[in-house]
Order: sequence, then C-alpha cells, then structure tokens
Amino acid sequence: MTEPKVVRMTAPTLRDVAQLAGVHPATASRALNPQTRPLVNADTARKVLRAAESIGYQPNPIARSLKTARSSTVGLVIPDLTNPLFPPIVRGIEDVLTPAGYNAWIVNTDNDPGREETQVESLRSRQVEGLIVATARREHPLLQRLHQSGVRMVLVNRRVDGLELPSVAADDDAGIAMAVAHLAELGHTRIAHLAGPQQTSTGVARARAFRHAMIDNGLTDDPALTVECGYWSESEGAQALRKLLDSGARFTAVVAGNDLIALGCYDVFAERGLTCPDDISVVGFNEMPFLDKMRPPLTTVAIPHYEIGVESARLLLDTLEDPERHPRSVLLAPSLVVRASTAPPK
Amino acid sequence: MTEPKVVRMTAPTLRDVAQLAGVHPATASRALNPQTRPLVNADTARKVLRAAESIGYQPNPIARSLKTARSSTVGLVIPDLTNPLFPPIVRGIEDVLTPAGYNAWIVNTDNDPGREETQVESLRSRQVEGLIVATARREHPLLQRLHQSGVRMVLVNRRVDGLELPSVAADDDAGIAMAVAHLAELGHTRIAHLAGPQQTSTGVARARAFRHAMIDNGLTDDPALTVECGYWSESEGAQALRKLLDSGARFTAVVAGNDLIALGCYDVFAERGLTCPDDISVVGFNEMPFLDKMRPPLTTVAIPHYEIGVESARLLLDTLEDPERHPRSVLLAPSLVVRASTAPPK
DNA sequence: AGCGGGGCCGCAATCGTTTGCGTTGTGATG
DNA sequence: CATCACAACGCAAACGATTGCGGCCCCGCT
Repeated sequence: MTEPKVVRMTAPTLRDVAQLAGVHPATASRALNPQTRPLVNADTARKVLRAAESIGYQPNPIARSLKTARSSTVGLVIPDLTNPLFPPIVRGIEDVLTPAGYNAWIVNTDNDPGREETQVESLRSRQVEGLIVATARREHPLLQRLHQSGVRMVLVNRRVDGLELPSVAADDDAGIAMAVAHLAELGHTRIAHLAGPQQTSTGVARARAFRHAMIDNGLTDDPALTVECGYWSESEGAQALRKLLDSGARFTAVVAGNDLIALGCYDVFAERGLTCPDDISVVGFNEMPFLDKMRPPLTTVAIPHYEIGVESARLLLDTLEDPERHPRSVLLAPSLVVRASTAPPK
Repeated sequence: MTEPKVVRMTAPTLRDVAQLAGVHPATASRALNPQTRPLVNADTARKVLRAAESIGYQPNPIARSLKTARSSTVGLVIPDLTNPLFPPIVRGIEDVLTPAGYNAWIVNTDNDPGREETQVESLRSRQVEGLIVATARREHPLLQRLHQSGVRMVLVNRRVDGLELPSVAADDDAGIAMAVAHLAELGHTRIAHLAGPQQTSTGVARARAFRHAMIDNGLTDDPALTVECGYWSESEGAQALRKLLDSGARFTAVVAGNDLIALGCYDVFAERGLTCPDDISVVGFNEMPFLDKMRPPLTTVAIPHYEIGVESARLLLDTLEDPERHPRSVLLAPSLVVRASTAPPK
C-alpha cells in the first residue's frame, strides 16, 4: 500500500513549514536562518528544521532578495567568452564564490560599450552585490559612475585611470621582461613589439615594460618597431605584423601583446612564405590552451589564470564584507614557457 | 545656479512614477506594460511614460518575478566552459534571447551530476522559465524528473533515451560519413575510431555512424579498431590511442569522436615518434578554434556552432510560448574541412 | 428622465520572506 | 506578593510589482 500523498504543484513555502511545525512563519524564518537561530528555543528550532527537511523546503531567493535587497549573486562582466583566457578565470571565481554562498552571473559585452551598459544595468536591477569586471578600459565613464554610486567591484587584468579599485592581474612587467631577456639571450637585438590596444591599461603596461626591458638588456628600443593593435585579436595581430613588414623595418623577433596577436602572426608567416622561428621568432602572452600543439608551438608568458579568478573573487568578498577596506591589488607572478617559436636569429 | 536636486539613494519605484504622474500605481503599471496599455487612456499613458522616463524608472525584476512567477531568464547548463565548443554556442543563444527580452544564466557542471543537481536547483529557485541543456547523458534521471515536473527545456548536441525533447545538434551521421569517405578516397582501408563516451547519445551516434560508413565505403568494420573514451577530452583520447597501439592492431587512420580526442592523439604521436599524417592520419569533429594552426593542422568535421546556439534558443522560445507544441528537433548540416592531418597511407 | 453599457481607473490582495515591535509567560528578586 | 527582566514567540508591516474586481462617470438609447 503506497502512502497517499498530496501532490502540490507549487514549491513548499515558509508558511508550509511553519504550519507543519506548529509555529508562526516568523519563528520558522528565524529558526531556519543560522544568524537568527539563537533567538528561538533550541527545541522549536529543531522542530522547524525537521519540518523543513521533511517537505524539502527551499527558501525562495526572489522573495528574499526583494525583502533584503541582497541577492547572494555577483556579476562577471567579460568582453568575450570566446577568448580562451576567460573560462579558467571564471572557473577560479566560481570555485571561491560557491563555497561562500554566492552565485555568479556571467555576461558578455562583445567589447561594445552600449551592450556593456545594458548588461550591467540588468545585473544591477537584479541586485547583484558586486561586480568582477574584465572589460576595463583606461577611460571608462561607466565604471567611474558605478564606483561613485557605491557599486562594489574588482577589476581583473585591467585598471582604470584615476580610479582606486581593487584589482588582480599578472605582473606584466615581469612577464615582458622574461620574454625580452629570453630573446636577448638567444642573440636577438632587433626585437619588435605588437602592442595591445593602448586604451587598455594592460596594453600600455606591456608596451612600457617592453621599452624598459629592451634598455635593461642593453638593446635599443626603436619606436618604429612597435605597432599597436586595435584589439587583442588574431586579425589585428596579423594586420599589425603586415604593417611592420611592409614598412621595411628590420627585426628578427617579435614579442606580441598576447597569444592571439602572436597567432595572428602565424597567418602572416603563411601568407608571405616566412618560417617561424627561422625567419622570425615570436613570443606570446597568457598561455592560452593548446599552444603546445600549434605550428610551431608558441613560446609564451604563462599567467596563473585560475588563481587570478580565485584572487579576484576573494578580493570581491573582502570588499563586500568590509566596504571601507582600503583597496588592495594583487599581482601574480608569471613564468616563461619556452617552446619552438623562438630560436637564435639566422 | 544649479538646480537643487533631491538625491535619492534608492532606485525610483513604480509608486514614484505614479505619484509624479498623478495616478495610482496600478494605472502606472498598466501604462508601462505594452500588453496592458490599451486598458488606460492614451493621454494618461503618455503622462506615465514621460514621468517614468524623467526619473529614469527601471522596473524591479525581482519584485516582478515574485508576483508573476516568471523571470524572463533561462538557464544554460554547460558541462565545461573551458571546452571551446561552447562559447560560440552561448553567443548564438544570447543573440536570439536578448532581442526577445530574455536573459541567460550560464552554469557550469564540470560533468559532475551532483554539481549539476545543485546548479539546476538554484536556477529553478530563481524562476528560470526554461533550460538549455548541453550536459545530457543517455540515462539522465535528473532530466527525466525535470521533464515530468513540467520544466521546459531543449537539449543541445545530445539526447536522452526515451525522452521526447526538442533538441538541436549537428548531423553526426552525415559528418562521420564525410570523414570516413574522405579517408577511404585517400586509400585508407584500416580505419580506427576513438569513440566518445557511450553514455552520451552523441558518442553512440557517431560510433554507429562510423560502422555504417565503413560498410558503405566497402570497408570492413573491425570492432578491435574502435576504442571508447571515458570523456570527450585530450587525455582520454591519448589513453585510447595508446591502448589501440599497444594492442598491436594495424590501422593507418583514425576518426576521433571529437577534436579534443584527436588532439590527444597528437600527444601520443610525439611520445612514440610517430608522425601525422605520414604514419597515421587523423580527423576530428567539431572544428574548434585554432585548429588551422595546429601541428599538423587538423582535418575535421565542421559544425555550425553559432547556428546551433541560435536554433536551440529559438526552440526554447517556441516551447515557452506554446508548451503543448510537439517537440521539434533540428539537425544542422556539417561540412568537412580538409587540412594536413590526413594524407594517403604509405 | 431613466437605464444600460463601456471606458478608465483605483482598491486591495497577493507573491514569499524578513524584521521591528509588542505580547506572553516564566523565574528571580526585593 | 508585587515587580522586573528576559527569553520566546506572534503580529503585521514592509519589499515592489501585478491583477481581479468593483466604482465612477459619461454617453447613448428608449
């Protein structure tokens, strides 16, 4: 004989729990919440817990958010999920947010400020408690406004000019220095830089680091050997390299602003019958997946993606629990992964 | 003289709009909603709209969700964002959801059923209106339950045994057939298959298609030449190939269950001093990014990722607006991209 | 003039929680 | 025995929107 069971189409609510436990919903609420549990008698608390358990009660986060104006949710603002840089970062973020009782809401902006604005608006209206932003440009009115209106956020990989915000990134200086030193050791003297967009802090930081590193290695930094890319993309990288080659400049190696830019170079090599590293050495930045299987395997600066995610989530949690805390930024050490795209010049 | 402006820290609500427009909140609500706007006088509607505009009113989705038990949000359940297969699909999904007024909430399951369960639970409690699921296994109690409790969903790339659900995927049969035909034309006769996990519909579909294709091409399908991978991953692909090589089986080509499995083969080639395609040809499936830059560039079956996303979102919207509609499934035509990982056998 | 019928709009309940405040009951104290 | 403190709990008002129902007014008809 199967127990006759009333099927309710709607999920059990706090009322149901209270009724079952023979208490008022308010009491049930207090009993369920560890924070307020001391306010109710231990016995009744047990009763409530048991009742909740028995009917599989799950609090309704929507109702809770409405009342508390909190959501246990943070927003991740990402320029392009298609960029393999981000998934591991996201993973790291989720791995610290989840145990802390938070959920992450991922939005794509496609590098489009308009889209970014509406996406962020939608996040805010859903009461996200903070933002992790990977789309920062040096001039970023939106972020300025958000910061002024008290939105908690942390930046990843980027900074905004004149805005003191917690941020986490790889140590660009160190990374570029390693790349240049590596090439210098191989004997390269004329090294080009395909810089990332100079509207991004990362783009300028790496370009600056490149100049310094050249000097530190006793090489001359020829401005004609630095070309800026409009985006951090393959096609922009290819464009930039074509421009450089067409200019007639002489160079035997290039350090690219990131891996995608470096891979763009591969396309140009194929177009023009150049071979890497025999004709030109190239080193990337970021260590995206599958580089070891490229042709040739790309030498690059590896950064700890997952840890970047982890750290940024931690920073956000910190500022959530103590908004007054002085903004802390963390720099993570990169490392050089030498593969077959770099060799001594001919 | 600057206009004295009252700064309110809290976002404007419907009440504020109503007050400003000199009407009752109910009227304001009706005026704001295009659906119910005909119920109010055109003039007052205009007044309300203007008022809303002037104070920058944005409806609070949380309050709305609480009342309507809807959320204009759908969940995307993805096994692993790190797999480059998914970002373009996500992009396609968002591109149709956004104009339709929906938002997407992405969750990762890491192929872990437990994690999947809690993630889905969290989605449901946030009143998502439907699910797009890319994690389906052939036996999938969770999805069975969800379906029974009336959750609307569509499957992407996968199916569940005995469950009539809308789904969208590439035409695995056609894709595998093209791959095998290509190898056969090159002169291969002993072709191996590194199959995907047989708990996934895709895994078995491709394995079956492989057998059929072998026969159709007048080749013999030797069961000893098919090895199953536990996951759709590089390492599993490598494992499977090692097993095959160690078994002493003779073969000159392999069709891999997907690109990652194929790339796993590359690792084994390096380990054992084999060269591709001279010693062994390999063809992948999915056309993930950057394959053209691999060593060697991987021949693969290209599937229209973006369109898969687009179609799955459309299907979901369809079932949302007419839940009774008979489940429709769409198959998208793949195409073969021949690169340098395939060549005639020596 | 009386009556019916729309068109518009307001009232108030509701969604499921949280929380300030008030009430009750108990034990301890003067 | 009256009083007080305090623990434990209930009451009811929020949070911000949506929506069935009913009231009001005005118009047209007989």
